[in-house]
Amino acid sequence: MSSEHLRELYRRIYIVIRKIPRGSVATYGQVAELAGIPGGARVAAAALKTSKPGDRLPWQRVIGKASKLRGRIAIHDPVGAAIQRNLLEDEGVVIGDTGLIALDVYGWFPAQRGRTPKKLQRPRKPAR
DNA sequence: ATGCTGACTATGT
DNA sequence: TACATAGCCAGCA
Repeated sequence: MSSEHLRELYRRIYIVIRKIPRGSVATYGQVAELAGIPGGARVAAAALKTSKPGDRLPWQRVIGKASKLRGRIAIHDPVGAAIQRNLLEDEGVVIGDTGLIALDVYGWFPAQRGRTPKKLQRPRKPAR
């Protein structure tokens, strides 16, 4: 694996992440798959971990998968995790006491292309 | 080169 | 729901 190819992979991952709309979340595996790296969840995680502020990524919208229907903040560092949680809640993403996030409500479904079925519409936190 | 770690996940108990 | 385990693969010492 050449380092240039790797850089290209990361570039594609970043492009995918930047498409996640405000108030939605995507899992590492989902991001990797959309970037053309099936089974590359850890690659997506590495891409984020090694990313810099200058990359301008909505990194808080990428979370781990806890179960079929739920996601959770995967960052280990408690400080970083708290920051991510705050950023997400500011976008209107509800995170329960368990730390779990309902993917059927907040998950990103790129196939929808803008039009969200009424059943999946979610409230947006009003600007403060 | 090698081994360990990690912002992962699917599966089984 | 909570753990354990086994694949996974890039980063890093």
